[in-house]
Amino acid sequence: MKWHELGEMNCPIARTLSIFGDRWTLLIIRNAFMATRRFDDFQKQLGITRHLLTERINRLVENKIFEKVLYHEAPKRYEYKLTEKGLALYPIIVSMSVWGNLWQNEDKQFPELRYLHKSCGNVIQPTLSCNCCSQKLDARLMSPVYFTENIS
Amino acid sequence: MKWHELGEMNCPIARTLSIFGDRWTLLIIRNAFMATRRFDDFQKQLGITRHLLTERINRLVENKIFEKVLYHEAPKRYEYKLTEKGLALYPIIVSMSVWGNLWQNEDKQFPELRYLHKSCGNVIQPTLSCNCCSQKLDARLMSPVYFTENIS
DNA sequence: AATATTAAGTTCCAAAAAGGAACTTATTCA
DNA sequence: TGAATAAGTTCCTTTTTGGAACTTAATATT
Repeated sequence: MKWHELGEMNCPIARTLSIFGDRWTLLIIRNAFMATRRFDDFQKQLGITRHLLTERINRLVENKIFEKVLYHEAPKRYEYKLTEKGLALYPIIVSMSVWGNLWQNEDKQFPELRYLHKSCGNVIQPTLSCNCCSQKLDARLMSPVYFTENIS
Repeated sequence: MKWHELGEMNCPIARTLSIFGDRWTLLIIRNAFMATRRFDDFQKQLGITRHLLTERINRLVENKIFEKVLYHEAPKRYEYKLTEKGLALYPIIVSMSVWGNLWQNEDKQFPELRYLHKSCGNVIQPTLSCNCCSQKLDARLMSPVYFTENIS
């Protein structure tokens, strides 16, 4: 399988990785969730090379994850805002955060990242749950099934 | 920031990406969740080149995401099983799946992936929720805060 | 009025990573 | 005896990434 074919696979995980399966893209998104909007700010915060950042941002705009918004005429300057599609990446970012926090900090050498949930006021553990019975999801109790609308 | 430094950052998302921020690693994990265990099976299913697969599997073993289990003596043959740490990646995999299913299928050209939850018997939407109040999490209502145990 | 700074890229070249195909090694199967 | 299997390894080419300097059109500073 060649890399550019990933985006055309039936598997939705493969299609997601066709955009985010690289070193930088999810870190750019992470910073966008922390309110970063502009080219130079992304560049300084991440330390990514400028032409890679250009390429990545363009890809995110093409994929409608970033919206390019003009904020200054002459010279034209744009900022990059997460679209609804981009905001929908939040569970991926948070799941990575929760995992890294729990499993990539064996010697407790890093500060722990906690999440305060403003709606209920508590420090919580973001959890992937069933929207029907609210139980925490367990791989062994899940059956992924492809569903095709037009079965002839 | 250089790539190998990612694993040493305070940010748990960066530490997670230091393992999974590439083309193949999460696809290998996906297949492991679908019960693939052996080198040649991963290779055939994914179409990854053999030496990249070698390198990726070794990294997953080093990081204790895969456990290397001898299943045949002379010649020694091993299979690779997800550890508890590896199984804990399920929310990341599922979040990517849910997102790709919803947002990377604009023309409905791909089959929809649905999840049957065996515990409650329903086709469900895996959702990132608060473990305290069970509400679906929204980025705007979350405050990430670093917590350091020993504040002098 | 001349100079420096800012913002968002672009260009060029070197270094690292990935891709492709064939080869290896020790069995076991037909 | 010859072919197949499983799990890699080797060699070489192509692609991607990294690093630093350059560009352009304002705007701010001395």
